[in-house]
Amino acid sequence: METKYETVKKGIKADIIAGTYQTGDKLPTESDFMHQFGVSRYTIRRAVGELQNERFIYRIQGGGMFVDDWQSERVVQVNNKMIGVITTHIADYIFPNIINGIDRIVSDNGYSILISNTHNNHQKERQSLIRMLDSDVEAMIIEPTQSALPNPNLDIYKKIREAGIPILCVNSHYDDLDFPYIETNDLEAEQRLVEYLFTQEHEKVLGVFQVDDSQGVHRMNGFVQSYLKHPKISYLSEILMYQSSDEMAKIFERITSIMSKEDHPTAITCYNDKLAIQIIDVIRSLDLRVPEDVSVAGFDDYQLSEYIDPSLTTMAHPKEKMGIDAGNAIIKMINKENVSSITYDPEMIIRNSTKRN
Amino acid sequence: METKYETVKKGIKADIIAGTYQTGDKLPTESDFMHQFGVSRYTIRRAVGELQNERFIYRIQGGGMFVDDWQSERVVQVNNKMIGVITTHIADYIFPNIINGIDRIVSDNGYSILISNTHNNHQKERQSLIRMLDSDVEAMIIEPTQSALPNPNLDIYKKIREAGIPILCVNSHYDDLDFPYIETNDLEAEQRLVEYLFTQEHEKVLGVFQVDDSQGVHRMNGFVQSYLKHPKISYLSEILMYQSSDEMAKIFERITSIMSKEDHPTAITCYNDKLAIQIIDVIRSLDLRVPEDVSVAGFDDYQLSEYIDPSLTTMAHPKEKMGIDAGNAIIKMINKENVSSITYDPEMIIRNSTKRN
DNA sequence: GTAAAATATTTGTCCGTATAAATCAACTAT
DNA sequence: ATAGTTGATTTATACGGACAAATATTTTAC
Repeated sequence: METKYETVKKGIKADIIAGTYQTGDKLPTESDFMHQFGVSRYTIRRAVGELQNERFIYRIQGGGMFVDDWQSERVVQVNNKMIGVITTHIADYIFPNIINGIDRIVSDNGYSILISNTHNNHQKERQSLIRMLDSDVEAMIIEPTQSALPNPNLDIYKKIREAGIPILCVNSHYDDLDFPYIETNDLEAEQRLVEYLFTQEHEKVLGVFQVDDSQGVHRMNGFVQSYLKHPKISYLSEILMYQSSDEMAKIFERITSIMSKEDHPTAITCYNDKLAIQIIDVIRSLDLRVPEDVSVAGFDDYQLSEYIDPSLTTMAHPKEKMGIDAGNAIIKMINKENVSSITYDPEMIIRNSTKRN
Repeated sequence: METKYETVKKGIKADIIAGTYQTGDKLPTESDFMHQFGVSRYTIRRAVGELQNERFIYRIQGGGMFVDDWQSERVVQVNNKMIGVITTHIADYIFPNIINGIDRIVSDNGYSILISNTHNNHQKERQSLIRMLDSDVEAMIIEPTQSALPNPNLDIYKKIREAGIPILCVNSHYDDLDFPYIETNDLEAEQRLVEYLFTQEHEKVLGVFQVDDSQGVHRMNGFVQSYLKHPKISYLSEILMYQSSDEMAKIFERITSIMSKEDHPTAITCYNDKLAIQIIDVIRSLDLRVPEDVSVAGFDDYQLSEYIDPSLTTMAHPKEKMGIDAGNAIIKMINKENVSSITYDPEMIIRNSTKRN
């Protein structure tokens, strides 16, 4: 059996929704309702009190009860279709292009992007994840933070999964979480790049890699494996690792000392194009010419890399295409369709920074 | 005077927050509270009823009243604090740095960034604004779209203002809306840059400007006014305007034809560094040297501009600082504090691309 | 000792009444 | 005509009491 105040509440609510009482209309007084429903004042007050909490009516002491603007309120609740995007560094380099690609797709599907930045820090990743959960996003696209290390936020990821919020990883993926991902085959690509340098008769190659994300680690592993395939020269390889938190000036000092030696490497393969451009500047300050004395290769095909002098040899990262694919995939995931992971094989773009003749 | 039920409510709430009653603890019964506060059962029930609505306690008929998990619930309610950021092109150039600066500040204040992209198109700006309104953002930071043209979305801006949502403009501002803004003094900066070129004994300077945003228009106006101050050589000036929708290849063709003439300009001042880097490449393809034959100046001090060869002369755009200032300003605006607009005077950075000797 | 039954406790629903505070409408004095 | 006053209307707060329904505790029966 239904309670009396519930009956009264339903009755009044139905009249509001049906339009009997229109938005802004004055409702009957409490004593009117008392007679109409044949209940005490307490019961009426309890019913209208709850209707007030639900924003169907508002009351003015001495003035009366009025129908609230309940329809527009409803719209607000429905229309917050958001997709969370968590990056390591929003501003860095190729990620703006990826975001741009994501935005093109999801905004066409009526979604907005809620963005957050981890600065490659697990603690900040945790905050970002919690905030996204609280903001009620419908799905998330995540660039893993320090994906080379074990992740301490598995509990949050578990909660997200339990909440039924689909997650897609881009640029990298977490080994202990089976989210679909979109990334490039960095290991194999770096191998091809180093093999190409070998064909250019470079034997002593310096590899410089940022190793706190898995892309950097994969690229470094590719570098190592290329040398392992040529055991006769593998002792000539040289590797320089750094973390994103390191001061770049110190990295450049170490490069300076390596390149100042009599038998310095004849080629450098860099973590990415941005680093390559900076390293070319360092090399020139040592009165060495690029590519005549030292070849330099980058990675990612940064947008200005073909215009600078010398134009950069690099591996083409899909960037915006990756964003578009990620956008399409996340829309599919929201619609409960199956998606499979994508791995791009970057195309090698040979330009002037590795010419040798 | 405070009502009795409010006193009771406050008293119980304070004990919960202070930890006198811990999460999960059983609270005293209604009759206990009646004696404790010396009020009727109605008053107690009204107080605990509201505490239940606020998720501080839950009640079990016949069982008793218990302290709810109010701490975690609180986080949920508070934490959908969002600030909307509307840009023309998310990925372009300096805007990622600005977003990064904004993010640093607002995320420290517990806000997330809801981002949207207008592609410099008024129709898309309209969609973005409506979506931000529906998503219930607390404030907006907006990079004006086609700020050189009259804005057709004034009705939406009016609605936003009526909703009490503060708006801050960055990079530019709308003349017919009196929102506070943070921008650079592009006109004066371009003037200083051109004046510097004049002191380097350039008389025939080509200016290349993207004119569908007001920054480009201001820079062009600065270029024009510099020449107006030197009427004797003003006939030597040459201007090339383009829109962001134009194909760059055609722009470069026009530059090629201008620079292929016998008496071509001896200096080019470009809309921004990115364009400058591309134009340097075009010039070199004409067998002209930079800076020996042609000086080239950029604008914005893009992060790689000091590393390329020749390093670029440019005007230093505050970028990330602009984002940080914008973040601080919008937090102030949310707190109803007054903020005043900021105009930066970019510092001229003279590098090798304009050396002449 | 355990299960069922009886009893007590505690919250939920509902009524009637009283007073306070705010609003509204009619009246009055200027 | 208008400003101020008065009284009626209406919602807000508050008390006390009664019974229902769910839960907790004690007693009883085996």
